[in-house]
Amino acid sequence: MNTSINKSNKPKLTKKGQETRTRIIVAAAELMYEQGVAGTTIEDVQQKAKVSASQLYHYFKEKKELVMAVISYQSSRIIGNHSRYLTDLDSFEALYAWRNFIVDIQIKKNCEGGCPLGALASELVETDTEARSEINSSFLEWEDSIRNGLRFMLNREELNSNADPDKLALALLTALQGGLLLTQVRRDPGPIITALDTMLEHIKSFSKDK
Amino acid sequence: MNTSINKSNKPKLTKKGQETRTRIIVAAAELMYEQGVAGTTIEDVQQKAKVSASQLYHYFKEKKELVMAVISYQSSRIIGNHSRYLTDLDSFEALYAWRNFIVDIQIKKNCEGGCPLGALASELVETDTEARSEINSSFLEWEDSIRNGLRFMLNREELNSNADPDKLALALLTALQGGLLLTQVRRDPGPIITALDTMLEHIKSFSKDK
DNA sequence: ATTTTTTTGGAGTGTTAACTCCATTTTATA
DNA sequence: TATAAAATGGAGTTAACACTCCAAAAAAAT
Repeated sequence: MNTSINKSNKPKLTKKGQETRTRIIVAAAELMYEQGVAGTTIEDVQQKAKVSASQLYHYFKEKKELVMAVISYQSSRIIGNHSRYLTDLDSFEALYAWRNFIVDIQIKKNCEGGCPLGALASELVETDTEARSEINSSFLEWEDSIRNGLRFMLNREELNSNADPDKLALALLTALQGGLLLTQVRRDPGPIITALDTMLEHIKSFSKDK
Repeated sequence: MNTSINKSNKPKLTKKGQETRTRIIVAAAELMYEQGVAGTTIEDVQQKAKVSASQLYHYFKEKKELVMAVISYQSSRIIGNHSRYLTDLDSFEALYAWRNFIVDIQIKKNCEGGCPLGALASELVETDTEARSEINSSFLEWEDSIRNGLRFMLNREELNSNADPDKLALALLTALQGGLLLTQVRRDPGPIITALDTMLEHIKSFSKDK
């Protein structure tokens, strides 16, 4: 006899409330990206977002809930940015444009920070089941986006039928993650460049006209 | 006028002292692997290593120093284990034996934990310069070990002269790191298998007899 | 055997960080 | 305009954690 149809029992947010909530998430995301989740205190977030403790706990019942919001924020940012390059990949040039997008970000950031999702993944995967599950979904979505791009190339016969978009998409994503980690540790774009270029070269071996 | 020739002003350790110190490092390494560095308290380490607070601070002046010891412990463990497979790679079979070694560990561990060095890297890289530097050196050594293996194959003419051991070694290491991260997040050996196999297939394209 | 050095026990300290509480102001709704 | 709901300020609480201190036991050096 649940009279409440609403699944969530969250209080409604006013426009102002939404803005404050978003401000908190963005501040938390930046800080956690720079210092890690454990290295970011609620007080840090308060200061950066210019909110009081009661505000923060009004919108998020505990730190873990804020972390979950940060995960979904970072996920949608990444998926959004990358899908601009990955949707309807119509040529190898388009694939290389995606590569350049990734590499350029690293260079612009002096190779600091790594992948926002990868960093969260590594820190939380073994200690927070819920976080792992969310991050896993995000990676799957990301992989899917790459796979669809490759499938598009295959359908356009840029790639021959020996190319397996499932395997190649997953391999590309792993190369990307590993490349970003090494680039971050080395403070040199070399690893992400080599990782992506090697995979792209491999994909090129499935060119139709070869 | 420094009369002390010794670079380090560490007190000498007796055999018993060495054992205790090692016990602390091993306990800390396991805990930090399972729960992260920030997630591991000094008290956790004390209990696992069965030592008192004064013992721990007798051997390590602060937590950071213990972390550095853990980094070098994990590095030498990994380099040691992998070099058994990577030294004098005399065939593709040997390369696949290395692949199997990596994959089997993940399967045995139910895909939990990821890479001990990668996990430390990701957690510490942006907040601890000294740690980043150490971890970077370890990755370089690891990469070197892979490169030497590939060079050996090249010298034996298993690979043709189009193969670039520098690039391939780095690409392999990134694939390994990314593969382990995704495998850890997904709790499925798929990603590490696909990552390594795709890279190995690419390397095979440089076979002499092809 | 005696002195010095190393190792160990364990209680104690100061700080930090997550989270609470309640009053007040602002905004939505009837 | 009156009433309810949401948003905010900020001091306060509690627990955990890194680290200290001093005395005592064990081992090494002379």
